[in-house]
Amino acid sequence: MTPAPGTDHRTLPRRRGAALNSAIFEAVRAEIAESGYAALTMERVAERARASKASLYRRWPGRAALVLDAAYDAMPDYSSAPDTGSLRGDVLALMRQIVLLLEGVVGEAMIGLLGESLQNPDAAAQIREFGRGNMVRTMREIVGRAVARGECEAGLVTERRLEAGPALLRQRVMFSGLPVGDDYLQEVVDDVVLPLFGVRPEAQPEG
Amino acid sequence: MTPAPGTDHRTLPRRRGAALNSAIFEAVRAEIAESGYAALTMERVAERARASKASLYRRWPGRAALVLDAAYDAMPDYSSAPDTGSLRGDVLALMRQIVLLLEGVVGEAMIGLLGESLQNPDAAAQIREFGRGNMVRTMREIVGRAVARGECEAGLVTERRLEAGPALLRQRVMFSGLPVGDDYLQEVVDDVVLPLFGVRPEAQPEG
DNA sequence: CCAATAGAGAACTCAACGTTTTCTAACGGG
DNA sequence: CCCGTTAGAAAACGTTGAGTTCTCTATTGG
Repeated sequence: MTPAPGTDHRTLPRRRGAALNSAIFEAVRAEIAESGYAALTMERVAERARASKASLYRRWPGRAALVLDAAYDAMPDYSSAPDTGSLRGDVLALMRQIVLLLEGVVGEAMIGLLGESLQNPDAAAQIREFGRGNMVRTMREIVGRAVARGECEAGLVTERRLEAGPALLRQRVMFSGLPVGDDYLQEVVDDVVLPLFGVRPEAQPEG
Repeated sequence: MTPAPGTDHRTLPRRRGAALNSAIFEAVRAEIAESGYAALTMERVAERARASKASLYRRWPGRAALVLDAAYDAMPDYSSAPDTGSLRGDVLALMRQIVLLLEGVVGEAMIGLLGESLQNPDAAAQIREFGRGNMVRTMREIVGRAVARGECEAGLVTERRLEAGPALLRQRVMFSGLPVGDDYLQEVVDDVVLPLFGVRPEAQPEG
């Protein structure tokens, strides 16, 4: 049973460190995209990444930690909030970014992880911070600029109002599962976000 | 190995039909309350309900269907929307109801089920309808009465505005996991819901 | 009172978990 | 450039829970 030359895995090139890590993350995301978080198994990930289960478990204590890292690895850089010159344009731009994220593998991973980690407060806290902090933080920045421009009054800016847009969006993508078209985003902005900050939608240019 | 008289299960009283059903639902909810949805196993449910796995599988195809039914079984009757005489009072009352539901076993079951059923559109649709329809429907009724009373203009009532309050609440309970005190509910109502419907909070009596 | 129904419990197969072992490629210090 | 150390691949293993099937019997409707 000597393997044919070149097919014995022990003679094949072997990845390590960051290269192996990336291959594993890629495999995790491919599995989630293909079959969803619930159907993801460590064995399939290992096989897909041509890695061994032992390597996975040396790096992560289990499925949840692995998927969380794989999701973080796929997160775009949020450092720059949109700056289109109008509150309407900025909010629309931000929402488009958020939707892209939530509708993909990252959103699917978040729901799955959350359901599995509710019992573990530390893990749940990590997952929460994952997407939430960024959204509201960016909203604050955007609205802050609108206040500076004189587009809206500082007195109208409260935590709940900053959260309203992102909350509607998350609910739409994660709970209702309905498609989020640009017309939907405009409804959220024009019916909810702008009125809450005292901005008349029709006075604003198309975002 | 003849069992002592009275301990042979085959001679014990045996439940059927609705009685057994209730015992199983109770066991499911107790397991979720104790260890969460993720840790729930059919074997533990069977043991806790003093039922057999075969009985479980005769009634439900799997964990998800069982838990969904157990959650429905725990749903209060939503037929009557609150009617306190003011929009503010009605919205606060509704939100208090919703929070009680989401913070308990039902909320935990919903997140777990959702995460596990994303890949199955039919199942996901069932879960969505579970809590969502009711909330917005009740909001519509409440706001409709406010319009009839002349408290707010009919033109301000849109789908997105009706969803905003429930969305914030759901986000708070399910994603942030932070406690929802009455002060939080009042912020949601006074900062977001009432302004969206053109009602001045300070003109309203305490709900 | 009897036949049909449905439940309890146990045994079973299968899949995935998480661990351990063996062998060896890749890397780094001298 | 060699050699010891580190870390990866594959395979095998014990364990747990899923879902099924079997036997025996309590319950029930006729």
